Amino acid sequence: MGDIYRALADPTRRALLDALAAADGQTLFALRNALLERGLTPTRQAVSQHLDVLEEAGLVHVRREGRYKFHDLDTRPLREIPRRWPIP
Amino acid sequence: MGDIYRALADPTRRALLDALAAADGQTLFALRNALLERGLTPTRQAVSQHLDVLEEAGLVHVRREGRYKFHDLDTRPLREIPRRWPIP
DNA sequence: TGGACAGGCAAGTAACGACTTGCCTATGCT
DNA sequence: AGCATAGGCAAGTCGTTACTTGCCTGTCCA
Repeated sequence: MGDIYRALADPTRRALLDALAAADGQTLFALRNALLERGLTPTRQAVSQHLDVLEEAGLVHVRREGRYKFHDLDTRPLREIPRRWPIP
Repeated sequence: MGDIYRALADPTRRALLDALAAADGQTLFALRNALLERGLTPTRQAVSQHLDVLEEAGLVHVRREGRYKFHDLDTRPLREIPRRWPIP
């Protein structure tokens, strides 16, 4: 499994997590549009590669249906953070 | 203020936070030794530069006493993470 | 007062990461 | 069947970042 810290390091990936937190189960194109509305201008491939990183980190899960690929947020890997450095 | 996500992205910096979570108020040399015991082999300057990044992110605070510089952990900036992406 | 110890500064290198570009595959609709 | 849509693959570019190297400053103590 990948590295959640590296996954969180990029602002575009954080915006993707934000978009998924607002609406789960979005496709690649829908997510790209969500980023465009937030002022970011990534290409489709850029979004795709970012989603790969998020998936490897276990923060996003993918389910395929026909020609669509839906993305779901999973924040559970983030539990490691407050467990590792307890927050008062 | 800097970026906590970028600060967390590097494994050496995370090891520094681990070392400070285990024992607060360590000097640069003490922290370097702590990393050496964890199998990392950073130079003094590398450690110094990592501490700068952590300080800019607000995760580490510094107090100077004579020729020593003590480093203290502050995990409060990490609160943003579970607030931004709620963890079930 | 001089030397050992703690740390600082700055320039250079090397590798990694984000992003693009071009082309390809697969599914659904008319 | 044919075209548009959703997505995939792979190589290449460019900027950032981690790390080194060399030298310098400041503090403490014998």
